[in-house]
Amino acid sequence: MLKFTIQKKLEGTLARAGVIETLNGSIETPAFVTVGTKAAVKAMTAEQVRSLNAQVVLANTYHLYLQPGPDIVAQAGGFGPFMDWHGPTMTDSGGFQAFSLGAAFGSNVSKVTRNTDAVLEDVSPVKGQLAKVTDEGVEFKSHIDGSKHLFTPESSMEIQWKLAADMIFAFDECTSPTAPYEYQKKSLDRTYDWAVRSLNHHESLDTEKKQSLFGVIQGGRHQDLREHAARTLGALPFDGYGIGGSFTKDDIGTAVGWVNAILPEDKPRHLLGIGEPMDLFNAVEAGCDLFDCIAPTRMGRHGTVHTPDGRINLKNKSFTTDFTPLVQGCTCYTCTHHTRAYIAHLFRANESAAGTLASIHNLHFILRLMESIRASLFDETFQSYKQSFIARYYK
RNA sequence: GCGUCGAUGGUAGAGCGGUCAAUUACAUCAGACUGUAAAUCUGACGCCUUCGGGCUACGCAGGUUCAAAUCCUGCUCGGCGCA
Repeated sequence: MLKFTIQKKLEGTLARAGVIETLNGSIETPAFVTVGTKAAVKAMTAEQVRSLNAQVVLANTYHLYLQPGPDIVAQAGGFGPFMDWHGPTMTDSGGFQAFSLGAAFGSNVSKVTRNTDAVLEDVSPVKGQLAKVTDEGVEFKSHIDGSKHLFTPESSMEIQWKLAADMIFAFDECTSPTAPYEYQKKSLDRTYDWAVRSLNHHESLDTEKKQSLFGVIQGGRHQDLREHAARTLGALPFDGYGIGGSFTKDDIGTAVGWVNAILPEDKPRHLLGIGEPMDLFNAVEAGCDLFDCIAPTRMGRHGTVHTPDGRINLKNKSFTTDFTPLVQGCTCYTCTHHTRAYIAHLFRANESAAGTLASIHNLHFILRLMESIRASLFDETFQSYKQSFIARYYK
């Protein structure tokens, strides 16, 4: 069971800074949660993650269930000890895979859309998709071997109990931004039903209240649905809340604000799967405490790194002879040891160290950004910090 | 020297009379990526274009044909075999 203390609120906004205490250590919020889906932060060792002062790692129920299986992880004492991460941990419920392996499968639909008109009337299953949602749960066809598996709120709780993270999520359906309103509404009722089932089942497993359970707010881009979800789930005895689902790129802060204005103030709020600098600023301002995102590590592996002046793609020709660090003055391992030219060479030569070095830098960048944002809440320079950062990064 | 096989775009390597500026892979040049199906995916990749098309190309030179990267002849270069 976690303990959440709010230490500072920023007047005129929903933003707050605080501390979450878990059995495995505390998290100073707002905080970025490092993603280690399969009990591994891709391309990185746990020691490297630790050296970046990451505070908390999140793994995934669906992936660890398929491989190596929850019982093996349980034998190791949970996914944290299994991967040699001894700080606070979280697991996602598998609800996102209802989207990524379902409606989004084989398409280029992102849960964050720039197209406000992106609505498909047809929600019939996409050909070849690996997830099918019913009221009972989600039927998955393993992306590894094609075998079939039914995930329910109950089974998700059982698996997450075995994975033994400090904080876990209720089983939910992450809807697509292209789903019509009627579908989102229906899905929201289902997610509520699953939240109650998750809560009840988890209570029966975790009799000593070791794990904290977060409910997940859905509702897509619709204010009425978001607010309805915040009211109904907010009334349930969750230990915290995840805010998931689909957003419009320009409006994430607004949508999150609708929800956080209603959710109980004394419980932590985790914005699921969001991690671009602009979005982090806006969501902190709108009252979020935790963020997890694959972007730093995935983009790193794909050759893109953060700089204060925006992203750069190290695969571009211009970097092959650039013997400066990724970011002048950056204190990360990558920047204090290597040049752009070297890392560009590693990418071209297909050396896996390229992804490692870029991931280290990107994670460092985002983790330090969150620390700076937190500090700016305490000294009340948040607004000016936000403005100057964004002006430079997105110029 | 004789015989034989081969010579295709940055590279490898398809094509073997028209639908070929030429499959594919790699390389190259860009782009995308937000609770990880992702060390992935997408686009461009002869020259010019008023985007309709035009021009030059499959070792070189001729030839056959309405039509040749594809067939024939000679040459040049290379692999292999025999002397």
